[in-house]
Amino acid sequence: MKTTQSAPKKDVRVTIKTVAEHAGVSVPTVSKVLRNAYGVSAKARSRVLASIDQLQYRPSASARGMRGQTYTIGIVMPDVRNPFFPTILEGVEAVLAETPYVTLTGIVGKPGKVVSIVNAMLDRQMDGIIMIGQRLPPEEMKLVASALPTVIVAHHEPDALTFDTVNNDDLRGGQLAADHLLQQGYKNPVMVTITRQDIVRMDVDQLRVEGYRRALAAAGISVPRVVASADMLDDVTATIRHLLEGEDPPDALFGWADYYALEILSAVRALGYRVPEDVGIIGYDNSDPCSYTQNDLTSIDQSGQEIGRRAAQLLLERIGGRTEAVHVVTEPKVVGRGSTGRIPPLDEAAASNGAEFGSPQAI
Amino acid sequence: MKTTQSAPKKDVRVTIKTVAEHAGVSVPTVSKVLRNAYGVSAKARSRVLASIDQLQYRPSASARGMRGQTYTIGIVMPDVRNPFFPTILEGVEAVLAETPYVTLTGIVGKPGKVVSIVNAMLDRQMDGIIMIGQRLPPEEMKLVASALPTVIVAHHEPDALTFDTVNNDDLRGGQLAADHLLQQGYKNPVMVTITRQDIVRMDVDQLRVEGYRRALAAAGISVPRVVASADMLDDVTATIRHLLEGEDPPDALFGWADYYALEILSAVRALGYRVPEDVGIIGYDNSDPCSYTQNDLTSIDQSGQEIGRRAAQLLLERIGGRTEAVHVVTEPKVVGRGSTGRIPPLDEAAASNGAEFGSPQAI
DNA sequence: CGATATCTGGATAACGTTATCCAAAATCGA
DNA sequence: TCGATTTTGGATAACGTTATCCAGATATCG
Repeated sequence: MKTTQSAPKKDVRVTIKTVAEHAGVSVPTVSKVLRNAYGVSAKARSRVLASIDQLQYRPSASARGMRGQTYTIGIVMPDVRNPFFPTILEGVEAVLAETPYVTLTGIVGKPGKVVSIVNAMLDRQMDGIIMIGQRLPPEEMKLVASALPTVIVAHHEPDALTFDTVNNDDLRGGQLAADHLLQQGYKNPVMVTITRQDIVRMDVDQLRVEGYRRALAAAGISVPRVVASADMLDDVTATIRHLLEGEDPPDALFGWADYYALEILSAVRALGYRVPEDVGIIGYDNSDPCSYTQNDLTSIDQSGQEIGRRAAQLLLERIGGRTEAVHVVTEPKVVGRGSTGRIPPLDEAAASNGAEFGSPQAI
Repeated sequence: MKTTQSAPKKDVRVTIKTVAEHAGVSVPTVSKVLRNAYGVSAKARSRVLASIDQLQYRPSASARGMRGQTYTIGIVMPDVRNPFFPTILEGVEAVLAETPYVTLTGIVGKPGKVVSIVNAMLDRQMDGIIMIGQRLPPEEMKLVASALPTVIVAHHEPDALTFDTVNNDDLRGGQLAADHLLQQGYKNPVMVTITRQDIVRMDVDQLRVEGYRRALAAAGISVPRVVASADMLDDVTATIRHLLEGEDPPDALFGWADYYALEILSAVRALGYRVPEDVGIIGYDNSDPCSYTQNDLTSIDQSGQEIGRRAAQLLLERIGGRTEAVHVVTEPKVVGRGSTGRIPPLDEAAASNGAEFGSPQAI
């Protein structure tokens, strides 16, 4: 046994070296065990594992990062206020739970911070990135995706070669929303979407607008109306007031996302209009608050869980070596609730669970 | 000028060495500039900074982690659904924006994952941790706090020596809620709090309960009622149904937190009761959704922004070397809205902004 | 049974940064 | 002007891990 003089170990930090000495093997051998690498006998492996367990050893991600992987996946989230995002995260975690990977989330408060967050993730040698509803300018994006495996959620770019995307079929979702409103008897809907400084043509909101427009045009409404507003309650309220008290007031409103539709709902009620009798409202995402009685919001479901799972799977595949791009699109569906019900089904059992509608019409 | 033979640089990666060569100085000198360390002339410094800028150099956090700091602060968040947390994060970011520190958030989905997230942060050599509404078992906590600077938000432990805490005065907040309900004419309130497997005596929910109990007892209500329920809509609804359809139904409900009170609101309305006429509802946190017309929820404000700022400041101080513990407590206040208004002030200007009430009574 | 292939374990050299020194240069004080 | 002090810049040695070898041991095959 190779017992060194046992110098006065000044620090108690357990490193791979401590483990190696304890197990009576070399440092590289322990490393191989840690990485499930080839070249260790079952006997040696179990001895090492025992030592690791006994010494409570945990490898340093910093040191690992200098040569190999950090087993860290970065998630970039635009904000924490959108109630749809948690569901995506759940899906991601469900897949990653079985793996040695850990996720750390960068929360983009102010727009423009995306770059610095992504850079921070690069600096920290993360093994991959999942970006939710965010995209960098094309040049930066290319740089990032070439630097590490990247999956983007909620941004359509089916021709992208260097990264994967996972999306709901937002064009179709927009159509479903429009068709549902018409089907419920509304004649004069307006879609309310978000104003953004960094409009990217293929972002989800744009596609929902496009789907909405096509469906209404197909139904004979020549000039489908769409307005934009910042996503703060005050701005939304001002916009809605302008619409409802202006000329040709709409009888239905389509909010581009749930958290947004909830603000619309607030504004409509604040102005004294009844939902759904005076104004019908439909959102997008079918997030948790939709089913609260006070909201009772019809919405387009896009299964965040599945989107999250697919994103995580794709990222693992990329980390595993895949280089061809994969672009996943999931199917949306309408979940009807009181906000488009004309007669509010407050006392029906269906109220809290929502009722599914079939797809009214293909493109 | 010390120009090496310029070997076929096989990789384009810009390291501290590249910068040093480019600026014509040694590697340690560049390092000093990066850390604002003593021992570099203004001239050398500016030359190095120019090179950094020109080469677009970014230091590797992994390499840094092996010797010095990683300039990374870990935030541990219980979940992303509570609308109060984003406000805390805003406060934290506001302080950290001026510094070289980056925050990465670990989102604890399932309870019990806290340990693995904190471990992941330790493994990644983070410089400090802010834990929100979470705490490890005392032994683990001691270990973590001795390993790196730690600040805990939303957990009271004024005697803790190894970490700082930032809290609202939840005892007082509980009293304010109770007093407000009485003041509005409600006679028979019930507090609805959350069931937890890991009840810690000094956690915020417990203190709110205690404050609520004391205030009611002081007002002559001998046995203040408190019930607990899991924080899922279905469970809350069942609990509320049980209360309102049972013996001695309450005329007011105090939800331990806003996101919870919103579920209570949903349940109460689903059962056909009017708010605030039949049942008054008050929450805690004064988060964004409170001001939505459909919620119009009275709540106890605890200024998440300030809590976040203080937490970040304390952590920076600890990273800077402070070792004595500091425990900050902020003052709560009532923000009255329609849900406890008896007459819902839907058309008043006060509806969306809420009206502040003075502190009804000291302890 | 000898030659060859496979398996196992370790020696060695990075990875990119910072901490700790130390020597030379510049500044200061009398 | 000369020694004493301060400032500056760099040489050197880590930090904890993994990748790339290579040699010895073991298994396989004709």
